Amino acid sequence: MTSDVRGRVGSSGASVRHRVVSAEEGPLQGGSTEPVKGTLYRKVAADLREAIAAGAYGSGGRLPAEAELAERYGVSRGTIRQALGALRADGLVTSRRGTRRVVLGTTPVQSFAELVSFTSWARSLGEEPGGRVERVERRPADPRECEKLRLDPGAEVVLVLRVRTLSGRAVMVERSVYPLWIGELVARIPADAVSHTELLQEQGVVFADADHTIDLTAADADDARLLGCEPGDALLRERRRSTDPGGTPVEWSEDRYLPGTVAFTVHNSLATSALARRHRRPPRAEGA
Amino acid sequence: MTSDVRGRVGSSGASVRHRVVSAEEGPLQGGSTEPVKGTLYRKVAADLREAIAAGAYGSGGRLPAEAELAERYGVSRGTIRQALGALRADGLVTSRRGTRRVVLGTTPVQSFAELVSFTSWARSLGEEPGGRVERVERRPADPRECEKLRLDPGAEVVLVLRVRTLSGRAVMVERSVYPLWIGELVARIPADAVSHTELLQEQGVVFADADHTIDLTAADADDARLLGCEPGDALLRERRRSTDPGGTPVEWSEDRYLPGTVAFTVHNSLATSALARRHRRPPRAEGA
DNA sequence: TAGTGGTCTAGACCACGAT
DNA sequence: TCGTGGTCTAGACCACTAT
Repeated sequence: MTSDVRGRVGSSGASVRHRVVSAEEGPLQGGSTEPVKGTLYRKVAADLREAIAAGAYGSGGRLPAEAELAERYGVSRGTIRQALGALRADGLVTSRRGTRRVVLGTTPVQSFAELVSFTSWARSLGEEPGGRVERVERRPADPRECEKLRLDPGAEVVLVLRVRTLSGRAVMVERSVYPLWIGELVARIPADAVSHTELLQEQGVVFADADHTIDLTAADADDARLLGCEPGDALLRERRRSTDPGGTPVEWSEDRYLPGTVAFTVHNSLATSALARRHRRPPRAEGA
Repeated sequence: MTSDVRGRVGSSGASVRHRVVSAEEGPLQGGSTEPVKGTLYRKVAADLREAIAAGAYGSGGRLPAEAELAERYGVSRGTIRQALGALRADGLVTSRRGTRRVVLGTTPVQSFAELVSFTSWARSLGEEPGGRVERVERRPADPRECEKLRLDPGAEVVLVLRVRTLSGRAVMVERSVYPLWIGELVARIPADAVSHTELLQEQGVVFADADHTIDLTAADADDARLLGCEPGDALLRERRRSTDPGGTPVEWSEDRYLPGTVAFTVHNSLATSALARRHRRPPRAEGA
């Protein structure tokens, strides 16, 4: 019961996709795409992802046992488990005691960068990203900004308001607030630069974690003018706080999308639940 | 069932919250709340979560080194790393080589159940969940439903349309589609039952993984009538496909929320990126 | 009962950050 | 340089699923 592999891909067979990536072999890696960075388990994970995407196990099919994978790749079971853990977090496979892992879907997963940076997201779609800075302000942070950026009351921030375009079409208005030490870098960025995030990263600012809140809001005068809709129209809103690897907040942004241009997708499971549904108290205002 | 953890945390101080949970000590566990299920690393994780929520390390503060935690709890470093991995996935702490972990936030994390079940979510908020079944249909699945539920073309499904209320206020319209084997269970549920999900779980249906897509849509006639808004008004939409531990789809649901009643939050990081932003092609209709 | 993934241990070495 | 987390190994035992 070794080689089962249900959807055999090509005559070469699925087993070919499984390479031994031992240290002696050097930077070898499997597949026709980019070499994968350093660690063993990442290489294994990349190879498995590729095999799954190629349909080697079918949708709903079962993966080989951990022990078998360990032998195939010539690594320990622990390393295989690390690789499979990554696939599970991406929602590609299930896992439960007693049974082999099952392929859940073949959806390619976006990188973290594609989430934090509009530009790299657009590029990954083959769209031409664009942006126009509408306003830059330096001013004292309001209380919410202080909390989000973990600043002392009265500290100053830099606010940047931009329209973002996809192949020329305005789809989003972005209001980003930066702490001063980042804001000063941002202020030096040319007005016609496409990606602020990428330029910041070139200057050593690392985005490592982000919290996103997604809901709906009404367009204000700026939004309406920049997106070509009416004030009061509903927009899909994403508010995002990003931090660097040390946990220091580097950006607090509110992005408002024209309806129909974007959707957010999340995978979660019993083991990993990073998504939450948040209640918002009814306005419960006066008598209206 | 229970759940969580938050609540008061005595004045006993942080060091006390770290308990040795060695095997000899039996089912002991730390904290003033519910005992945590079986495994060691879950107990350790629960204890650390509690300590963080109590502010034992402050927001932005640093956790003890892995080696020290291992000694305190009397477990191996691997087990500590498993526990810390869970906290990292929840967005509670960062981690990077060379430095101790940093506390990112103290936001309590929702369980998976609170995401898949409106009822258990509402209860966790202290709100009174309610629902009224508006329509139940058994009919052939359309192509999209076949794909989502992984059914053969022409297979039948059960559709349930319900209004969901929070303390009496209608906030959401839910359209759930079930494969027949589940739908038959659903059809036997009394019309006034509050939670379909919980009843299904009592009958052995396990929800283990879910994919969520969040965007914006316009209210149709049903929505408008049930939510008390106008047709065409914007609603926050969540579409969700849930699967059981074997990877078999058990539910495909579309939930439409009145604006201002709910927001979705997600945490992701360089290591774990379960959130994605999805493009929707412009209608690119006729000549407009 | 046999096979599978889940948990846990004990140790090793390395890459990185702070000092 | 030293402490820290990241990776990897080799083995053990257990809980669960399928047969």
